[in-house]
Amino acid sequence: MLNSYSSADKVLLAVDCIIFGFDHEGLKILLIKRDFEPEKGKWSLIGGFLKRDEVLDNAAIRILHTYTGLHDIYMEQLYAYSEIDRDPVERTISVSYYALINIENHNTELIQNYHAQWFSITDAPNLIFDHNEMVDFAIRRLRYRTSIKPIGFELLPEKFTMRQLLELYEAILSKELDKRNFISKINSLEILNKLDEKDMQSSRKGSYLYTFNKEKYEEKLLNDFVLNL
Amino acid sequence: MLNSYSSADKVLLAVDCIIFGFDHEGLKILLIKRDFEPEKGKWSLIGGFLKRDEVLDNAAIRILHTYTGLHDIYMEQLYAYSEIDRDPVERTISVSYYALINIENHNTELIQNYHAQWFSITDAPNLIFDHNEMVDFAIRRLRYRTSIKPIGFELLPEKFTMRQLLELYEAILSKELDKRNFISKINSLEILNKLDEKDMQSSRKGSYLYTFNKEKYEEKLLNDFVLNL
DNA sequence: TTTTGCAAGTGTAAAAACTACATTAATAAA
DNA sequence: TTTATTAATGTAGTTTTTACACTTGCAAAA
Repeated sequence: MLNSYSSADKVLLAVDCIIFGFDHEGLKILLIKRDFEPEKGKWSLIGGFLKRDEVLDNAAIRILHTYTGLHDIYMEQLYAYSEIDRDPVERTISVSYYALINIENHNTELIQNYHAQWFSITDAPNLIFDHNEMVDFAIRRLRYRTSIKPIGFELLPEKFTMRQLLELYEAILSKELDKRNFISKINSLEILNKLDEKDMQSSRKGSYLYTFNKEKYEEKLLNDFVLNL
Repeated sequence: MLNSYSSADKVLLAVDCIIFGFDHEGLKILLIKRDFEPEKGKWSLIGGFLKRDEVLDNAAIRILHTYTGLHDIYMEQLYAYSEIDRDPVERTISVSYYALINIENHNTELIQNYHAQWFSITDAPNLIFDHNEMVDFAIRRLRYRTSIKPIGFELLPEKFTMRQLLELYEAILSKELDKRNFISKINSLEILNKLDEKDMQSSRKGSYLYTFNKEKYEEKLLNDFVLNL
């Protein structure tokens, strides 16, 4: 019966996290070599089970923290996966989340202990269960997000060059962008502070470093816009 | 432990459906007067519990069918709600879905038996639990969907006038649209068949009836576009 | 100290998209 | 046949977007 709580079936509820990072090589995801059955030794998203007294958002935060040591990370719920046999051991529904993290900030020791590893999104291994599908979904969502909210604060080091920002957008959208048009579009958002300092790694002339203007960035996060790149 | 299935907590998993319909009065949702405790007699979304051998999509389809008699309806998963006490009886996570239906097609008797009723989205009663939040989310998603996929096939009668289509978009986006610009933008999608037939209800001149070109409509459903109305 | 090489930085003109808007057309009812 | 009512239709002005190439500043090498 629809109105009967007592006769309804209970299920395991899991959370799986697609953790995005960005470095000079491009956009990456953090994967883990699974150390228990089933599928022991295969690559997988990091995940865990929801606890009785925990909301999904907090489960995702807890799991991320367990594997990376990070707090206060941007996460967003994506989708609930419920195929009957998606997990062969027991009926498990999994809710996916994605996180954006600065690849330099996480606890390296911790991720080594868990046999976790960063993989380029263009070059990631096959994953267990329906995790490939989850990653595809997350990439699509990340692309969409990029067109309505600013991005980068979570993924770039504090100081970065225009080129780095450009390359981040190119990696996410997986297409080349015109440098001049990109710069003027980004500038029109008014979320960047141009520093006097230059980064001299990349060229002899050196390129100006920028930081995000946190206040304006967060204001823009609240109010969606349309950004055609 | 993260890797232990046996010690993980199981929970009830519910599905709640935001069922959208459209008629001459505007955009509506189908609500039900709850006939069991808790919150008996209050208005609620249509919902039910996931069964052990059922995927979420099918649970949503089953629930929609139970209350409306309809099959083959466009539905889309939205979001998982997991606040600890969202359902006071027992820990229940609910996954929301939305459906688009032609308001004239459902089984009227059936919805009467269930004390279900259509409410204008601008004028709906307060709902139990977190169902108001679910409805808000669904409306936002419907608006977004409208900007990247064609809409109307699911919500309008087979033959409809341009004005009806315009009013549907206005109701969804909750803003006035310029008639001429709207028509040329819609026509540029090339998803409509203009019939020779006219609808004479609305005026002395009569207005042409259209149908959706199902093939092209479905082709557009697969490949997103950007439609600025 | 001069020259060389390298990526950074910068502006504009043409094309496309979008907006605002008012008159004529077709028909039924009086 | 006149009147009343809503449907149908096109364009000019503005804004946005796109495509594109040369100069600058610096460090390293000659």
